[in-house]
Amino acid sequence: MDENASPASLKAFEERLLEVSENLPKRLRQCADYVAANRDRIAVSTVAEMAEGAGVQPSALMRFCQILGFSGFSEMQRLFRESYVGGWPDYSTRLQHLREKQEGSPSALLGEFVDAGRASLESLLNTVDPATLTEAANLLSAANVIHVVGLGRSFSTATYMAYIFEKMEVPCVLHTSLGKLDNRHAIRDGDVLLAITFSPYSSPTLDLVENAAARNIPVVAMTDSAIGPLAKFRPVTLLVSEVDFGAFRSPAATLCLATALAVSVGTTKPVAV
Amino acid sequence: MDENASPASLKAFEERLLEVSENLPKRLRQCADYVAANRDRIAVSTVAEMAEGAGVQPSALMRFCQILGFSGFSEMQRLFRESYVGGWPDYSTRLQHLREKQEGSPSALLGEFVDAGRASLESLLNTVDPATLTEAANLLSAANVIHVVGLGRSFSTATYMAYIFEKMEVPCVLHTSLGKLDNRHAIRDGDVLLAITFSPYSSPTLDLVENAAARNIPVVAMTDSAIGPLAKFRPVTLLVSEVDFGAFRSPAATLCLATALAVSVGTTKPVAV
DNA sequence: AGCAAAATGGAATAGATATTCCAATTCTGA
DNA sequence: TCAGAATTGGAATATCTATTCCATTTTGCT
Repeated sequence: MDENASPASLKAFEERLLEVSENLPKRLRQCADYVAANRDRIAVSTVAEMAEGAGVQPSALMRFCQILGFSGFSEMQRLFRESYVGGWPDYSTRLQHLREKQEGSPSALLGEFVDAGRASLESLLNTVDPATLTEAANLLSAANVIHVVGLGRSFSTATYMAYIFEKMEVPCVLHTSLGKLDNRHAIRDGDVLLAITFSPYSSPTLDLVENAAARNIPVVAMTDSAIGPLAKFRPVTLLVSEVDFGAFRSPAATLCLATALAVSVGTTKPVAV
Repeated sequence: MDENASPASLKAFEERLLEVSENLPKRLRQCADYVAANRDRIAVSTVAEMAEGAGVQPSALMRFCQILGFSGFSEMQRLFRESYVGGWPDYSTRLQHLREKQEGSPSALLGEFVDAGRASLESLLNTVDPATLTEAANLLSAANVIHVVGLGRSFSTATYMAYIFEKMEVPCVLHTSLGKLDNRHAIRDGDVLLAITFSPYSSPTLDLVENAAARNIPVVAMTDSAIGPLAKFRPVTLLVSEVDFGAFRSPAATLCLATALAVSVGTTKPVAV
């Protein structure tokens, strides 16, 4: 391909982007990343908007366009405007499009899960009581060490929370049941147990909660039923109900709650003494 | 509806257009007809272009916009541009404000993450190309064994996919880097590597992909940029973009895509021979 | 460390584009 | 047909956007 010609098609643009993005200085890399992740906005944005999105000066974005081979932003934009097939009327029609593809096709499934996810997120605001959430956050903030346990379906949530806690420098232990070692004695006075479990509830999780409760270790629970097997230990309970599609659920709402809780704890956590 | 207010949604625009188009003089009728038939061009055209298309003077089109209730063409265009990219322009600044104002009560934070999640899910319908998704599903379905790798932030997604695969009896190995053992030789001809990585990309994941690519093992990637460090291996790429809060995101969209993909593979997997 | 080259930020400028205004034209109704 | 109102065309202007330029900072090299 001619190094100096401006890309004449989206495909050419794509290639040039890849080719160019090998080694770029910092700001130009930001441009490349942002542009790559927001190709669909190029057609409808101004340089200033794109530049702000990428976190650079408009002039940097201009230079970037020139590196790609365009005379400037306008020329690049023209490419996208011309190949803009118009189109996305709104969310529900887009979804419908996806669903209309033959039943069971991957994209039809994606449509279903997206829809289920959005519904779950919406109901999350109803099922989670703000006061309880605050209570949970405070309890966890006050803990010496937060012990996170979640197995099976809930393991991914547990690992995500552990990830955020660690990144935010909140002391945290993830109980994984690796090698069936359960480390229950790592939970000390002053610590708090955060248990995540959904039907079917995994017994190692329940055991750990039972043990902790017996020792008066406070427990925060993320679960799907107020009358589940955890209920008798009277934990601070955050209820999540995922709308399921077929036999499977995407844990969108659970992770959203988990993230909000973890970030809350991380931002209110007093600096270690 | 207020006769003088500018339509705030595509739906309102639609209604106003219908309502207004009852009796219009010649030139304005041309505007109405052309606009109605080319709604999708509004976002990416100039007044001059639209006017030429409708066969009228720019000023006529301006008048038409004003009759619809907009202050001018720009305001009408803004409606279309915004509804095209989805309504989350400066979400990250919103979060920043929230943080600065110490208004970060846990439930306020939850609200923000729910919003972000819903927006991310919606944009997922744009960033994931149905054909590519199908290709990925087929590739994975045909694999002898699916090797899943995702570390750091992506680990939770990886574990969730591994969970679903196992439940659906799809042969799968989760690469955890536990003990820094990387088990790359467990990946054999006929297998497929599913790599999940988001900025900042973790190097063990990249290493594994590089190694696999060198051995012509097909790679499916879930990532956030078409020009990320994975790009040079030319994997089948599924793009997901989530808005972040500082370094954190609620991975709602990622998990939704992961679930859809895993379930697709699970349901189309040919019975083992 | 010290120099040269590369990269960057930001303000100044050039260029497009939207918008307004008013004179010219076309309708409407007696 | 004619007066008056509505409509229209097009040029003038205001506003917004892209682009350039250069002083300053950063990077890479010896």
